[in-house]
Amino acid sequence: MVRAGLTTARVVHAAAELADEAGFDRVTPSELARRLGVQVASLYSHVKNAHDLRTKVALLALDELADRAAAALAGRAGRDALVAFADVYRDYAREHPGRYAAAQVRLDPETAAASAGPRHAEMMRAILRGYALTGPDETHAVRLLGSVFHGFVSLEAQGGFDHSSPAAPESWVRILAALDALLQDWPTS
Amino acid sequence: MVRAGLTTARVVHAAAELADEAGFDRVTPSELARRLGVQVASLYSHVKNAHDLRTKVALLALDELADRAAAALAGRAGRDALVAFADVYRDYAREHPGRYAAAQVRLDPETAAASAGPRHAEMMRAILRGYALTGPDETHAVRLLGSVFHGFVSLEAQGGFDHSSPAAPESWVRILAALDALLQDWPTS
DNA sequence: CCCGGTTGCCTAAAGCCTTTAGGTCGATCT
DNA sequence: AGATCGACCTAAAGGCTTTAGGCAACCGGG
Repeated sequence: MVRAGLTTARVVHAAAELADEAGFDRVTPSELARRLGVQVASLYSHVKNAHDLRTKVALLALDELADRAAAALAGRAGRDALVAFADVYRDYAREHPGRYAAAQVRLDPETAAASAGPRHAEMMRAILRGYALTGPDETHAVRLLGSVFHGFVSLEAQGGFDHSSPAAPESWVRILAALDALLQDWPTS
Repeated sequence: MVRAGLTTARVVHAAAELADEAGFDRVTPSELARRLGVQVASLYSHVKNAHDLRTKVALLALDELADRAAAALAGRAGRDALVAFADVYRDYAREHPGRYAAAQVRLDPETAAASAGPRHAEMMRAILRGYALTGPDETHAVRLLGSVFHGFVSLEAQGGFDHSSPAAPESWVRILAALDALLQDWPTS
């Protein structure tokens, strides 16, 4: 019997590839075992159950996304930082649709707190330091940015912009320009 | 044998309630049959398969949402229309989380075209008539609005705003005010 | 009123998926 | 070399989806 050399990390990575190629909802123990040339039950040494498998893919995706974002932010500020950060999101979702979908699963509070989620929020706050927002306005703006990035990217992934012109990338550029303008001149209550 | 009086409409409606109570991913023929007090196979007279069932729930949700939005828009313009429309989205997602989740499933192109999806886009364009946007800028703005509404609502549903203050509703109000300001003063390229 | 057709709902069964229990054998450390 | 750990296996229970085929309740026409 030749061992396949599985580890939890390898299993999760293979699951992430499966997600990107076949869709996140096809990430199941049986499909994954088939790909790895392994019996289904063997996976249960590395993963608690099907849900745990998907959660681990989600955590992987959040980590990768945060790493990319951190790299993109280095040495940038203001509008440059905003655009670079936003492009990381969009590019990641296009390169890795399954992982991006995984990153949207609802995590239970403790798992979420231990995930890279907080890093994402922290980076958005860092971007806003390039604008003159204070107090709760900063939080509102963080939430607006999160909503726009996530909303646009997931609508685009769903094909929501496919049947109208101009093409999605142009809207993306113009929307980021509009957000930049809005952040520079944020309306006070 | 007493007949249960199933029809496709009743089956789909029960599925929508199941989605709201248990989550959209629990909308399965077996769970639904259990609720309806009916044998699983009986559902297959009204629905092609599990995927078809979920698609029909999605179409129901899109319809309901479009109906509510149309009612909210009647007699309103400008900022009033923007806020009313946005609140319809948010309220619907909070009242009917399962249906709202259903409305996010990717539909194949022909189903999407026959759905209430185009009505939604049309209504957003109508809102923008209260602002001075022309040509492609109107499309960009439609996409921005769609992204913000969908993004905020789904992040909120995911619990993304639970562990920071101020509370989500306050951000919602401020974000809508910011969008209104942005639309009044949309940056030209 | 009853009789035939339609169809709503059933039982049965095949085939897949998830999960657990328990065993074997390869790798590693002493 | 022997003991131990753990990676992977086989076996089996139980749930889900889907199809095939049957009965009986409703509906319109005689």
